[in-house]
Amino acid sequence: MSDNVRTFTDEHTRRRDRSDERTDRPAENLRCPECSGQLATDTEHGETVCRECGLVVQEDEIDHGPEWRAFDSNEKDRKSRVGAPTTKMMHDKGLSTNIGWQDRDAYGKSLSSRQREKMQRLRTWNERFRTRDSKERNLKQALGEIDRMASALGLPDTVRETASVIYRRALDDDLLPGRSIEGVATASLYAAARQAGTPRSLDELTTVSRVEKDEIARTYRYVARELSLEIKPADPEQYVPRFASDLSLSDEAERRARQLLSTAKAQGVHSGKSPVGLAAASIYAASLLTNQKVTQSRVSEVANISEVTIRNRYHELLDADDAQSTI
DNA sequence: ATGGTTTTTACTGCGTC
DNA sequence: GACGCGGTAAAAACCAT
Repeated sequence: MSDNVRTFTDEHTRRRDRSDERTDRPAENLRCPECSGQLATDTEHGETVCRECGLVVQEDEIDHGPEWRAFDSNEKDRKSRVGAPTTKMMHDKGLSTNIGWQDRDAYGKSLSSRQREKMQRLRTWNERFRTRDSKERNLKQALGEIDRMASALGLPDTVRETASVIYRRALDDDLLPGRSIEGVATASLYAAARQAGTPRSLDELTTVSRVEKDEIARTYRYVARELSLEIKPADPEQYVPRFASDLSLSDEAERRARQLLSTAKAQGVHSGKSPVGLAAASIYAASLLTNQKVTQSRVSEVANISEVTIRNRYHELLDADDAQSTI
């Protein structure tokens, strides 16, 4: 605060040579404390100076203006470096031209048939250029698929972005030949979801993908190895929030489920067991412990795990919990 | 391909509402 | 009697070798 408003009372009495040509802008309603001359803001140096006596009234302001100058709007367009944000979710990062499908001009009036023909030709060529080579077309299709699957699984945009990046890398490293676009796209999404800590099981991926589970798993292993993606084995706790909300359980139950899982982990009961199964069992156990009982069959539905597995796991979880508390 | 482990399927018995 | 649950045996799936 005080740094920034060292103005009138401060000791600093730096003055500037008045003949010094500056890019001054008159500062509204401000007068020099010494000579009452008009003050001006120098956006280049970030100073406020008096036009009469050259007293530097304030310095180190933040310059909010662009660092270039433009003399007409044409030049402004050329020099300006801002524009629409880019996104990796579109194959051309959202930078290409799109020609609207409606045969209307900028005022909304419909075009003459001659104009319509012309626009149609433009559209055709624009489309051809946009998806020029096979890689671009490949990418376009894959990203569309990723987008579709991600929304079907309710995955956030960040995951889609990650999946897109992974797919791009796979494409750049020539991992595609011999593998289907669909398969690699699905594998990328699977990897991205796990990386983001919001994993979806292979079964869930299978329901929205056009490829078989085996292929997804195979492709995923291959891609993960080739790109050396660092993905830890899925943590059961990551499934807990989703299951809990699907069953509309309280936060209390969710916490309890987490706690059960962590004590189980501490005792090493979990190794080798399927993470989804453990998560499902912890949810079921927590629902009992917090008097919000849900049936095993309901849990097995939302978790896609057999009731038998839930039974087996939740006994182990409770045993582990007992052992922990009696120590 | 193989063997060991985990999960699933199918079925049965028990208690409760 | 339908439902939820526990348990079992055998089949299937999975994983590392």
